[in-house]
Amino acid sequence: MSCTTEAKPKLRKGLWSPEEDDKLINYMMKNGQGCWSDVAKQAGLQRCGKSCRLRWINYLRPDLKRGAFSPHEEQLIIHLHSILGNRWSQIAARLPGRTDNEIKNFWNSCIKKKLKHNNNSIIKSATSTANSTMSMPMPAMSARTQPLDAMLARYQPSLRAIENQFCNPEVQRSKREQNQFEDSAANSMNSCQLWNTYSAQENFSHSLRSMNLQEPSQARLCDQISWSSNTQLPLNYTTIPALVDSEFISLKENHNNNNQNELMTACDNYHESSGLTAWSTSYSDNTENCNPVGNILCNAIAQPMEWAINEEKISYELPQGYDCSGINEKEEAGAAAGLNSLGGGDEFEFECEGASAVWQDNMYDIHTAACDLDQMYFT
DNA sequence: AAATTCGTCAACCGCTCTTCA
DNA sequence: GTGAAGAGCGGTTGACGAATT
Repeated sequence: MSCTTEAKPKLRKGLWSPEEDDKLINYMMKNGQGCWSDVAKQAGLQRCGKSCRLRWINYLRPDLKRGAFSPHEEQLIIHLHSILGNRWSQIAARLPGRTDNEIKNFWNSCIKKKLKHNNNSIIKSATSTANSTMSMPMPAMSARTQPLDAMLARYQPSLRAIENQFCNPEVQRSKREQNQFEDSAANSMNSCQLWNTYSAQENFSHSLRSMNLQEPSQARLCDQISWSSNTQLPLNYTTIPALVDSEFISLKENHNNNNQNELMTACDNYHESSGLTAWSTSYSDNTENCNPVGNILCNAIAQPMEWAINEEKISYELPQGYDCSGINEKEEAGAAAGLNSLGGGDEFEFECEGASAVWQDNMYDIHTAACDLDQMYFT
């Protein structure tokens, strides 16, 4: 090391030497974390505070776990990434002993590749399955392959009308509020949440256009729903009609209830045992008080647009082979009790050809659900 | 055995956010 | 209200070892 000038020491860059590590460790153990630029000076390091901070946080901190990621950690990262996207620090906050940098590297070097590989396998398996004789009723292919342009053509007039009528450009959520809500959602293993219209710029048709559409065969499990232009939306085509429609209703009802500040949540209930995914959405006037309306259960593939609004009650149809008796009972019970929604904690069971999944909504009252049948075929 | 490619990961860079005077 | 400084974040780079040619 040759940087010894007192007046204006040239700051070192690059890899840390063991001596530098020792200095930083000793200082931190004695003094704890303070102003990082002071740490650098007082520990006698020719490094900038930023470099010291990074070295401590990512490498020297005593509570770091290090070593290979366990399968459980890997699953957790994939799940959290589906909720939080590339917000590595937030993901790291939920994996004790792991750093954002470590997770980011792990994601970029390992998980990304694995997911890509898995998707390729899924495509192959889906292709071979499609070519073989199917005993299971396949959903209509037109709904599975509808191009985005056709979707937009179909929905945009309604969406524009909604935007003009209901979107409130005054509603802005602070970053802090947003983070708080994201935290609460990410802490629940069975939910993800994203954002709806906060400004005129983030309106529905805009959101729809910004979707990163994927063919159904390439859709990942536990996909993320987002209506924000800031976040990618790797949904498959088949989930869009139900989600868009549910949002349509949500807005209408929302407006009728004079509830202007809308927050959309989406619970991702993916069940490893069956490969079924159920979606639910709800909204609220703030993060605490969900205000569900309607009780809509629809199928995203087989009946993408067939269900209808019958005043207060929404009719729905599930495709042949699905047992929705649980849903019926709940809905009927709710209707008999004069309720127009199902409450948090309600449970439904989806069944098809022996595969089943229990969907329990733990966090939010249920507004809309769409059972993503693609997962049935691809798992 | 040497050259090249690939994968991993520590560290840097540039930006945004927060805090404080 | 404003600007400066520090903190934090995510994208990117580059060093280095392993694998491959």
